[in-house]
Amino acid sequence: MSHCNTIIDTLRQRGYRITPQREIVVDILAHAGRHITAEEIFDQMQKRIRVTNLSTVYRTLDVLWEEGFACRNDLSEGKTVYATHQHGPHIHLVCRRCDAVLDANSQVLDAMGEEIRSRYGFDADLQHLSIFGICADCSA
Amino acid sequence: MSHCNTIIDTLRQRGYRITPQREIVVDILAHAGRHITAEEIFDQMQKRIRVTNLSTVYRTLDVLWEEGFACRNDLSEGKTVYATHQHGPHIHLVCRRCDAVLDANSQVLDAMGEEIRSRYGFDADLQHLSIFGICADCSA
DNA sequence: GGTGCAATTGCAACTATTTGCATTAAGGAT
DNA sequence: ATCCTTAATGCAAATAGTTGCAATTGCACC
Repeated sequence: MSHCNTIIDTLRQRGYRITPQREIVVDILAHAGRHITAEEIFDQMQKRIRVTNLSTVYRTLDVLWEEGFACRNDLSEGKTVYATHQHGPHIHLVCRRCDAVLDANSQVLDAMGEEIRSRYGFDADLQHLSIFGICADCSA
Repeated sequence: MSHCNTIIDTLRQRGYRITPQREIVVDILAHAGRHITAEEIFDQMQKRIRVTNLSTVYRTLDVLWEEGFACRNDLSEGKTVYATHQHGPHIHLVCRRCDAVLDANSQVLDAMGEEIRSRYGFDADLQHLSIFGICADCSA
């Protein structure tokens, strides 16, 4: 079963209604394989369904984010980007000066997630963390 | 010397021009002692200066953020909040379900910052990290 | 297969933030 | 103190994202 069927089925089990619009958004997001904006999803969506609306895209992305199927990232480029967790866990190191985005892994992340869980009972989503700072080039 | 004089002087040294508007924004932000929105800063600012503009506030906050004097946080409440680092380092644990924000400290943060610096040469700003997830109440 | 009700949609209006551009003014040189 | 350069401002228009509401439609129940 594909990743997007899993998402759709789980949403249905949780009491959400599955509309064609939602299926299309999930499909586009799950197959994007990269970070994508709401606008891009809307553009692709319009090729598949006659009448639809940007706010439906935003609302669906909200649901996916609340339910833990998508991550949203403000990479400080003026737009928010979204991805499914399929895209793989990593940290975005976003430079405040040049806006460059460096993808990183951190072995410390798991330890931090565990610490947060044990101390605060908070289930942190560390799949796509954005961390701001100054990149090597800019601090040189 | 107060914190906001330090900021102003450093900005001047770095080649920024110090306008009354900038001084006021820095002063309000440095003395807020909490997270504050651009709109709140603008409201307070209007009590001190006749003619001014919201976009000036946004532009000044951008500079302060780029130069490392302020942090910006999207707490997913529809507005972005700002603070100086004076406010003290901590993590915001933001619940995706109920939007509750829990402030936390993490001993693991320093280790992570060090790891990121040594592996990627990236100077991460971990003073005010926002981490999304599900809070203890909502996961119960 | 038909019915009912509440969730979801499309639309339009609204809020938050950014940007282009003409004007103003900071601050280094004189 | 005045001049000059160019960064910063104010304004208005644009862009990103949200929200209220009437119309539509999924889907649970018969």
